[in-house]
Amino acid sequence: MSAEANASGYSRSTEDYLKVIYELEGRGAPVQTRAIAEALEIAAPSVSGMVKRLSESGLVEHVPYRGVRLTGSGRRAALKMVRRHRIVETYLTQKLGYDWDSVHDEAERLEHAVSDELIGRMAMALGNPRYDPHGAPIPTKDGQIEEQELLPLSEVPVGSMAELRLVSDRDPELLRYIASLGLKVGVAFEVIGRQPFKGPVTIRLPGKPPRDENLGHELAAALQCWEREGEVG
Amino acid sequence: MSAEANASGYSRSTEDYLKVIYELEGRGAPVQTRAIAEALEIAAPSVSGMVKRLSESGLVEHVPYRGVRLTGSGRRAALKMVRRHRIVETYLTQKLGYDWDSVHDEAERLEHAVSDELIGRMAMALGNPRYDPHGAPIPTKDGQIEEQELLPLSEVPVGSMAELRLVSDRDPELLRYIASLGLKVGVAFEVIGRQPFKGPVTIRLPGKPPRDENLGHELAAALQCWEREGEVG
DNA sequence: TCGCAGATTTAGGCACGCGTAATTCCGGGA
DNA sequence: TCCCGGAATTACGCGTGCCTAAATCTGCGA
Ligand SMILES: [Mn+2]
Ligand SMILES: [Mn+2]
Ligand SMILES: [Mn+2]
Ligand SMILES: [Mn+2]
Repeated sequence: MSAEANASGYSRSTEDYLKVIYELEGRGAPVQTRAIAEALEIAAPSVSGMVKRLSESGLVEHVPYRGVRLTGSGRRAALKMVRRHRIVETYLTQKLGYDWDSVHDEAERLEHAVSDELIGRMAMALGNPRYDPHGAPIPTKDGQIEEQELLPLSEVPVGSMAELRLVSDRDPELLRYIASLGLKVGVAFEVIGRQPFKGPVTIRLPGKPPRDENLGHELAAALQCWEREGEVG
Repeated sequence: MSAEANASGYSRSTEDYLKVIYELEGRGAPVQTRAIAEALEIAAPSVSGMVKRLSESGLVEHVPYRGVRLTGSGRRAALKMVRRHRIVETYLTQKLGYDWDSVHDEAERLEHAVSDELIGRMAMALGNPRYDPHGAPIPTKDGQIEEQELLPLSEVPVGSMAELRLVSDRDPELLRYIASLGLKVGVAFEVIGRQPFKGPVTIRLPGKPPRDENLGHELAAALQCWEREGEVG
């Protein structure tokens, strides 16, 4: 048989922990045990145990009762996983006809099995894409990742034009729903209203005739947009 | 995160054991512990332990000190893995430019991560191929597999035409070497000589002018061929 | 400043897969 | 039939990663 367990040398669990910690770290704040536990759907004491191993491996720095932060090598490994995940999602969508709501689960498994070689070939076949199907930036081979300045649709000022740039890939139903509205990454629309107290946001989608849609606050908050101030079509 | 560990529901180890047992079973003879241990590069007592678990799961039947045989569900699961492995190898070769000597290791990992859905899409994109890049038949979705009647080149009678049909995918160096000779699955040639006492086999490859090559006995034994009796070109 | 709620860790346990060392079994030759 | 070498199993141990229950810590509000 041969072939290593896991192209990267780390276990699947380790890889998933690093990725989740990276995503929860955001702007460098220490990540709480409980947040990791929730994201991975694992009991908190299991996380404590794993965190100890990760910190003994030098992948995270752990301040007891405070939280963890990725070390340099932890961050590198995490970015590698993020790249794998996003390239796989892009490949499945572009080359194998997957819809954007069904690639995440597949990628969650494949990211641990693909080699650098395969990721390189997929990226090549795709023309080295910069974003995955949900708009998330794909880290380069050497770990550079673009920082995006985005605004949740729920905070885009009424009256301005916005363009959908990024949606979480975690909720297939949400993805299916917004796709059914004709919304996908890159689509521009006008924000024509927003009700107070977490009320719905109304947007006007391009088309003949233009179509208005009301989006609940929670949904609107999940849609990260570029705002194009003043540019009302 | 979500997403099962392993699309099939069995662990990676379990899947590899089943596949190896299937391959060692050949014509239904019980498979010895030692053979499994060697194929998986694992110590024999580890195999004893795993065999016990496999037999408790109803995947193999174990007669102590004698060997194991796959049960119905064990065979079904094994054939599923064989299908996955071979479709992945074919896909990597056809769609991502891999050489036939480098797909095996990649497939050995990916086979555990791909879903039925993905295998279906890969097979579709390939036009439901019947053989993998090494000539091995690909089981159908419902577990049918073609039985081939092949003869090792070392046993093909001198003077007859033969066509290379199947090579083991385990030895990349062997694969590279025979490819360098211009041999690949489907190539026909004439067997023009064979020395006794495990001596070399001489074949005449088509071309202008035809080219003769001497293949060591061990190599010739690894090349499974169709014999086309009497048809000397 | 105290105490409580919630977060975290510790304690103890389990299944999985692997290993080495020791023991047992099995089949064939004398 | 006995013995012996090789095959297989048993005994024991380890790291990983998960769990629940019990202790412990931390920060905040009264
Ligand atoms: Mn994803
Ligand atoms: Mn994953
Ligand atoms: Mn193979
Ligand atoms: Mn495998």
